[in-house]
Order: sequence, then structure tokens, then C-alpha cells
Amino acid sequence: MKVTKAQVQENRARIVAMASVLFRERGYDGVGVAELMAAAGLTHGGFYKHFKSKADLMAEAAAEGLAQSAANTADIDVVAFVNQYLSRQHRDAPGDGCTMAALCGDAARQPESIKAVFAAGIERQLAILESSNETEDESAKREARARMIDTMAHAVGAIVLSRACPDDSPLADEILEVCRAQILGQLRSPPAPI
Amino acid sequence: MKVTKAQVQENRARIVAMASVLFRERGYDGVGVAELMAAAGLTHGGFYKHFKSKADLMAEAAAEGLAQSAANTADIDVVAFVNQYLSRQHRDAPGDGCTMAALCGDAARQPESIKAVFAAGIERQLAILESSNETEDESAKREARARMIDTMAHAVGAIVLSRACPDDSPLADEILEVCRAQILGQLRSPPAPI
DNA sequence: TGTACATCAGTGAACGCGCGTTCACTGATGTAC
DNA sequence: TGTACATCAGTGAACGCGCGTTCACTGATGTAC
Repeated sequence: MKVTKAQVQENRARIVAMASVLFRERGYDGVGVAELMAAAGLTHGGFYKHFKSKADLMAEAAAEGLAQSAANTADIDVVAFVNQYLSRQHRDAPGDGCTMAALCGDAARQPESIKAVFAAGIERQLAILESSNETEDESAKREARARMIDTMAHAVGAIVLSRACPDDSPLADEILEVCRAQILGQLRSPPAPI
Repeated sequence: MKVTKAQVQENRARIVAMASVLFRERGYDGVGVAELMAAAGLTHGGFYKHFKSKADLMAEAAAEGLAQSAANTADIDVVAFVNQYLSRQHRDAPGDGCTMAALCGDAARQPESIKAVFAAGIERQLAILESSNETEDESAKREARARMIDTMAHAVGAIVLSRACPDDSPLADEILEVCRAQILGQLRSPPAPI
């Protein structure tokens, strides 16, 4: 049962999309090839007609997830981004949340090729966040970049730490709220003195 | 070949200690029971004389790792702690680094019992960091706690994000340096306005 | 436009492998006398 | 203090299982005429 070219493309895209979600929910080792294919409505045997290996799909799914996050960020301002990022909804739904927050720990133990995808994703996200700042001044640009790197790490840390706490634990919510207030405060305040 | 009571205790402690390191280096799914036992100089069959299951050891190894971090923090002040935490040495040696930074992502997908160990570890670390502040004032105490939660999340995020980048990538170092400067700046400055 | 045939995405059984866990056995330890 | 024996940490083979990957096969698609 061969299938139209359009169908092939669509199937492949669906595999990547489902993988992107499932990996975020359960980690790279937490989902098998068979389950991934089943989630896309296919059987596992056809997997290698689309991808060289599971690691291959991991890289592609990460790229997709990171691109999606970037796209979601493009339209809103930094304050809205932070409010949404540091919400309980985001923390409790890793599957359609930030790929960095969900998979950074896993990425650290993956081959360089996957780490490269993450680094590119971070740079891309930074470019979008910085773009709200339209200055021409070089030192102001550097300042804006540093601020955004800092904000990103701060936000990722809050989500990651909050997710490591038991469901409904007060500490999990406290981490989120404290960090949200702090990050928003910093964004409002002038550059920190050196 | 039975073994003295002291030897039994020592063997068990060695298993937990090695597990604590290996899990931090390669994640909970990245190390098997056989390898864990071999690292402790034993064969895999005896594992279940010491632990009910691998998950059991995971919880104990996490507790050990978190307790160790707390102990290491007890003697030094917050600035020294931050400088050490956000160093390339720490980033590049997860095996004897912070358990939170190394395993938070994994913990998020583990049973509640392990998440509880993490939450307890976070509280313990907070207690130590807050203790440098010796005020009696209730609102100042709350302020100190919030600051330390914030600092911890910030620092964890920086390490986790930096580790997801390729080895020797400029971005990995940039993240570390930017966050270190920022965190130290905040610790020096007065409480952020609300 | 209609026919004949090569292509190749998808199927499902099978592969070897490493995992967590169980088990019968060993033999020095530690206890009872 | 010396002897006899029960205990149980440690061994290494074996278990079932699910994993990533391979393979012979299918049959509609898309191409060549």
C-alpha cells in the first residue's frame, strides 16, 4: 500500500510533531519508536523509511519544538512572555511547553549534534527577544542580549525546579511566584551596576 | 562468602555513593543496576539484598547527593557559593556537582516519592542559605527566603542551559558569565521594589 | 488518454541485546551451647 | 574458651520483557510508452 507524495510528507510531519510533544512529556528515553509511530497512526516498521535512527528524529523533534517556541514568542512582549512562561499552566503541561525547560537535562547527555540544535534554538529565541530593543548603540545591544540570556536561564531554572517538586506541593508554586515577581522586577529596573 | 556487619554497611554506603555520582553524570535511565554494582566492586545479584528496587536506590542516592550539596554550602558565604556554582568546573563535572542541576529534569518524570526527596533537598538548602541572615523580623525573613529561592532557580537554570550547549561552545560560557554577574549584582543590591 | 510496470511508504514478524529482577547456591560470620 | 550450626551478603546463571533495528512482503502510486 504505497501512498501519495503529499501523504508521505504529511505522515513524516506528524511523526515529528508527535515526537516533539511526547519527548517533552517523557524524555528521550521515555518514549520508544513503536509508541512514537503508533501516536502518528502508523506501525513501527516504517520508521526507518523516514529517519536514519531514533537519534535522528530526536534532533529533528528538538528543532521543531524550539522553532515552535520561538514562533510563539515573536508576537508578544517580554512581560507577557514571562507571565505565561512562569505560569502553573506551562509548568503542568510540558508537552506543549518550552522544549528547553523540558529537555535541557536530557540534551546535556546527548551527542554534540543534538546539543548544537539546542544552542541554535537558544540563539534564535534570543534574537527574537532582543529584537524588541531597536537601538543602534553597540553597548546597549550587548546589554539587551545579556539581559535576555539572563532572563531565559532564570525562567528555565524556575520551571525545572518547580517541576521536580511533588504535584500540588506549596514549594513548587512558591518557586514559580517568587521567580516571576523577581524577573518582572528586573525587567522594569535599569541595568544593574557593575 | 558472608561478610562482617561493618563490611555490609560499608558496601551499601559505597553503592549509594557511586550511584549518586553515576546518576548525576548519566541520568537515572543512563546507568543500569549491573554497572552500579560493578562500580561498587560487587556483582549485580546482591543488589536486592540492599534495596527493594532500582527506584528505591534512586531515591536514596538523590537524598545523599542533596545532603552533600547542603553540607558543602554550610561553610561558605553566598557570594562564594554563587562563584563556585556558576563556574565552568562545576558545569563540566556534573558527577560531583549539584544534584538539582544534574537531575531535576529526570526527577520531574519520576514517582512522587522521588520528587518529595527533591523538595526536601531544596528546603534544606534554602534553610542553610537563609541562615546567614540572622534577623528576627518576619518580613525580612520572608524576603531572605524569596531571594534564596530566586537565586537557586537562577543558578540552576544557568547550569542546565549551559550544559545543553555543545562542549566548548561560546554560548555555553556566555550563559554562565552573564548569569554569574547578574546574580552577584542582585545579591549586592537592595530588595527589588514591588 | 489508456496500459504495463517499476517504485517505495507502510506492514508486521523477527533479530539481538541489555535491562530489572529472581533464584539456587556458597561459605565466612556470628550465635547458641 | 571451644565447638556446632544457623544466618545471610554475595555470586553468577537465568527469567521475561521491551527496546532499536532489519527484513521480506504488499499494493497503490506515479511514470514510461
